[in-house]
Amino acid sequence: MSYPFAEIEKKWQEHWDKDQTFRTGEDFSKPKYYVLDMFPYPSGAGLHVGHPEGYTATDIVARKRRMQGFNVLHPMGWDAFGLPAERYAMQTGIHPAITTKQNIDNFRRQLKALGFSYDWSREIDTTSPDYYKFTQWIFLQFFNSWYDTERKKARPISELKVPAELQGKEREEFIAKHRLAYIANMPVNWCAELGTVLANEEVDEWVEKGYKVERRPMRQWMLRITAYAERLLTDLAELDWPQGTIELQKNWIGQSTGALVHFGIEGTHDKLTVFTTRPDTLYGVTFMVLAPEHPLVETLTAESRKAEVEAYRKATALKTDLDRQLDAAKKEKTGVMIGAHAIHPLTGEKIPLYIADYVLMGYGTGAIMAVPAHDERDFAFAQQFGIAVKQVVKAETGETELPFAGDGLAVNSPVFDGLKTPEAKTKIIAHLEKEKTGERRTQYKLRDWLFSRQRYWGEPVPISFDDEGSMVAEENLPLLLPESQNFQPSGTGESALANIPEWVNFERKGKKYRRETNTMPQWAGSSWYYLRFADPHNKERFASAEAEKYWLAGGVDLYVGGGEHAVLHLLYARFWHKLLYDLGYVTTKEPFKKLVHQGIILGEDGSKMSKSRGNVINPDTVVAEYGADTFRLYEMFMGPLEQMKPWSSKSIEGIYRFLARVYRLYLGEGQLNQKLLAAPSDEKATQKVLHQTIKKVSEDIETLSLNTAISQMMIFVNEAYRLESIGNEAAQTFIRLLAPFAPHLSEEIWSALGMQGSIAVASWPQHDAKYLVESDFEAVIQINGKIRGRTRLAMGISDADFESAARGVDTVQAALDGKSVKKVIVVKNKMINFVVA
RNA sequence: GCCGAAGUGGUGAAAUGGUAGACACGCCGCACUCAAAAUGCGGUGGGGGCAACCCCAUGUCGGUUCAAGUCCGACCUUCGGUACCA
Repeated sequence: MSYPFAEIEKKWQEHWDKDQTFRTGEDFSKPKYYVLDMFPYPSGAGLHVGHPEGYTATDIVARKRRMQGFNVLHPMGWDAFGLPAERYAMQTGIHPAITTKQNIDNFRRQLKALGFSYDWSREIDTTSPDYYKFTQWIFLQFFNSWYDTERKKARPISELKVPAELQGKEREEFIAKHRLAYIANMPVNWCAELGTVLANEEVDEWVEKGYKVERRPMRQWMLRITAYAERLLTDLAELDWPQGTIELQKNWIGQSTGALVHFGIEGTHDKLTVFTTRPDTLYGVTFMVLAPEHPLVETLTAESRKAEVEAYRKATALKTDLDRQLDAAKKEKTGVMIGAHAIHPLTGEKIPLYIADYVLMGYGTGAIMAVPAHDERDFAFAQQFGIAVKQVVKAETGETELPFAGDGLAVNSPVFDGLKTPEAKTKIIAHLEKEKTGERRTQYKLRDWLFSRQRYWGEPVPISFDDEGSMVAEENLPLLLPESQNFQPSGTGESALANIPEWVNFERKGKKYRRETNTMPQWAGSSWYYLRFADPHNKERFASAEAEKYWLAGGVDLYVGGGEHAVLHLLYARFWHKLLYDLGYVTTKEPFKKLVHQGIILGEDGSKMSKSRGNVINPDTVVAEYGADTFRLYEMFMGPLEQMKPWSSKSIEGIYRFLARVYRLYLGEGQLNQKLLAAPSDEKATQKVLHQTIKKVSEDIETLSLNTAISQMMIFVNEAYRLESIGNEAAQTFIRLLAPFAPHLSEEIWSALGMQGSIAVASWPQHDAKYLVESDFEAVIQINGKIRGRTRLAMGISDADFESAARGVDTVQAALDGKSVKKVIVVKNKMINFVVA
């Protein structure tokens, strides 16, 4: 049963290494193909069987492209900054750089053992100063840019028009407010035990582990991704991405159109501005709600309500996101009246103001006009607080049950009565615009990106502050992460870097400065790594202009990685790319042309692999038992790449048997099987199955239908066993088809066949349609759509001859007997259907 | 709730609107063997029939069509994402 895979695989891996078989070509006149995997975080647990799934698929494509004569860029690297290494350091005192290096070495060893055709000379590591130099450099591009909403692009901050009356500190603040990287006091998820702020997406994970997370406003670096909301949305149209991922990004960006409406406030000159998608319900407003954090709450709250309002605001601040979600699920609304009134812009009516935590400060203007008749949430609130409900839209058909949030006809809305909802919206907006009490507005759910972390193990933010608090960008990059033995956060909300005064404080040209102690989030390094691969050793630039232009032409040709990155990583990378595009550093609008997500591989029990379930499959064990080629082939044979699928140790045996069968077919008992290579026992049959296989495998690799490509190769091998002799030509052609899938075994057979050079650079076979032409076919005869007979007929038979031949078949004759044929449908060279009464 | 993906043999799965279940796993049988394993060859959706054949079958119910796993409508189930976004 065995074939000597261990020996073969070791031999060829060493050969490829020594020979630099997969070194990327530098000839920019050749057609290029850039095929990229999402680079991994090198965790201490080592490679998971899920990693090689996508990696094998891209490797197959990369290998085929090389054989087709493309200049292929197929690199690998490490997304190596991250919290686990830092936490480990806090527990053990071992520097994260040390564990990270160990983990990388282990990952690299495991990947090499799988025979991937990466150009290891281009390996990158986000924690290397040579790399994060440019992560910091790109951060400074954000810092030194502003977004010109008229030209719809980022421009250098030096081109920002600053009002002449602003001088000194005021001028500086004006500029700071326009930077695409800016500091803001933001409510963040503070975890006292970890001594750090968590990203929204991290909160649940830590709460589950029993950590306490509360919201607390802190000084944070932000990236103004919201400036790009519209472009991030519209440019999705040109991407060859899974529809689901595009939808996810659309929802995340969350565009909605409506209007801003300005309400006056009784007894003041203040304005309360709200955003609404339903300006047509303006006459139905019976109260208004501000987010508890809304700045106007301070000034508007009546003396008599102050205590209650203050208590409510405090209670809200202590609520975690989880609490809020639970409230939302219960549909219970809380809130308090603030004792002030707005003035309705159309009717002049007095409208009571409330604060309630169902209104979020982070969306729209942080305040809403409440229309209980036509909004579920407002309705629930009105019910609880005994507020009037005023219907202003009725359903076009049937009864209108309140709350009614659908489109209909306007009622109780003086001059707008009878208008359909879309028209009512337009008319009311036009009216508001004329009266200067409102305007059309497009709003996005997307928030600015909270970009600072209170961690040691991350890229330092290259900004310093002088005594007056003025910001200075570090010119001398990289700004190195200082050595440290103390990885505990300062506990004050600053990172462990704050514990290193000799790094934090410095003097330059006689002036004293203090460095920023926040570091960047893990997303930073992964937001541009695909660019670095184009020119990974460039010391001057993130990549040379020529290399970027060549390798990124049209974007990365194929990008494969987990669906869990459908939103954040892929949105952040698109955002960074667009900034670089605006500033002229990259030549395409979008970084990733075609994207595919590999499905999750489940444990044998059909549940997610996890240590606690004990259903984890370790790639090292599988490779030791069956070899890398079997591992690769099995993961591709399991099912469609994008699909979630369970591991099966039975099925992998089947794949192993297939490869052993290939080995024996060619190499018999250790030496070349001369019988196989002898003149074909059936020339026609050999050519037919061979060219079918060339066609199917070639096409299936293009669509990443790798499971069916393998099926076809199995069919070929079964046929070769049956034929016994297929001749040298067919034998070596088939091995070239197998090579991208099972590269080690293919190299071994290739060299045994006496072929020169690595099969990795052999030419990809072309199928010849003439061998696929059949002289006859099995005709299917249906009566009323049911099969009633079959017969073999010559290809190209006329419809009339087809019909008479069909009528001649016994079973058909019997079935047609005594029935009148009303219609005959012939599908050429395939089937015939008699429609009978 | 909303958005997305998917429901096909005992199992993983194939199938430009035109022969449902390719290819594998498992199982059964045969050959080789003293025997077993390995290997090779054959069979294998369910039901009926000695047989030729017949009936049923792609989550459910309808529809379009000469013809539906595939297209359309409603529903059920599972998985993933998201959620007081005004």
